Amino acid sequence: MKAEYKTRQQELLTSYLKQMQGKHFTAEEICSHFESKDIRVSPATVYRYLEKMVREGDVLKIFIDEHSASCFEYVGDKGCKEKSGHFHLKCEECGTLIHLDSSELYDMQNFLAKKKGFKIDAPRTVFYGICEKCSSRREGKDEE
Amino acid sequence: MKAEYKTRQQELLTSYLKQMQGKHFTAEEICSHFESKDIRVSPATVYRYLEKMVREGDVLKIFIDEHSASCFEYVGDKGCKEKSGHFHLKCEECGTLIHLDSSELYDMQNFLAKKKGFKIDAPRTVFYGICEKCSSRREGKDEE
DNA sequence: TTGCGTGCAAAGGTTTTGCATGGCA
DNA sequence: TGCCATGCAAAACCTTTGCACGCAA
Repeated sequence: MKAEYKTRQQELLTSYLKQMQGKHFTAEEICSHFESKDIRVSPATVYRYLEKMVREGDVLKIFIDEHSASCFEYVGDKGCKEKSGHFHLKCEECGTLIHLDSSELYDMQNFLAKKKGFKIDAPRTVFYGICEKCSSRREGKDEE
Repeated sequence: MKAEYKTRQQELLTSYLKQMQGKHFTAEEICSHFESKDIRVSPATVYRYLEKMVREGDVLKIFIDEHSASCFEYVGDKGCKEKSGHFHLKCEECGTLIHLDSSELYDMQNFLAKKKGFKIDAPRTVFYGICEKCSSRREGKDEE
């Protein structure tokens, strides 16, 4: 539909995305992935490509914090796109990024939409907090 | 209680924070504020001071996105601290940062805590989306 | 004098941009 | 030939850090 022709880099990047479906990755991780296979793909190219994909809605960009590189996620495949409304939970302790199906938060989204007139961009939104594992680990020790 | 003695810079910064209660500000805004009064306070000092305040829980640090400097918010005063559990809504169109009292989202927090074991750090969490004003402005035009 | 907060400047890391090159139509 | 993607390198931005100075006890 959109792209009839693809350059070598775009093919490489696209196949990488597909194989990373449902996972998170950074721009730098893409570069090293190819570097380890002796293929040079410059950061500029990666960022330019990702920017385009984000614009077209095939890739989500997730901003973590000011010390980490942004995470990306491929949601371009059919069936995957409907699922792309999920939220992310980020554990501030262990750093894990957890998927959260947004259907479970419909009430909240409706509340914000109806009462506050605010339409949430779910995948952009990251909930910070402490995950279950780290919680229980903390309870084991004394809290500080 | 904690600090008996304060340096000139710390007094300046503290009084700035108090007068900015309930508002958001960046480190750079603090610097320019003083610069406009011909008082030099270096970014390093501001960041070091804010970092301390964040550590002590008197200031919230809010990560906006990768293109904006972090926002800070003073919540150190009594009565203010209990309110500090609020969330933030960030409009991706006009950039406004909106306060949202967390009591309205207790259900969601409980849901996440009980079903997912995830304890949200509310003030760290920013909901991205489109605010009411920008929504209606959009509906006026055709959407694109 | 000692200790600590400060300013300055440089470094750090991610992301963007300018420019010249090269491939494909 | 002409267009567009690419690589390289430099820039941009926010934030942190090293170092030397100066003020207060």
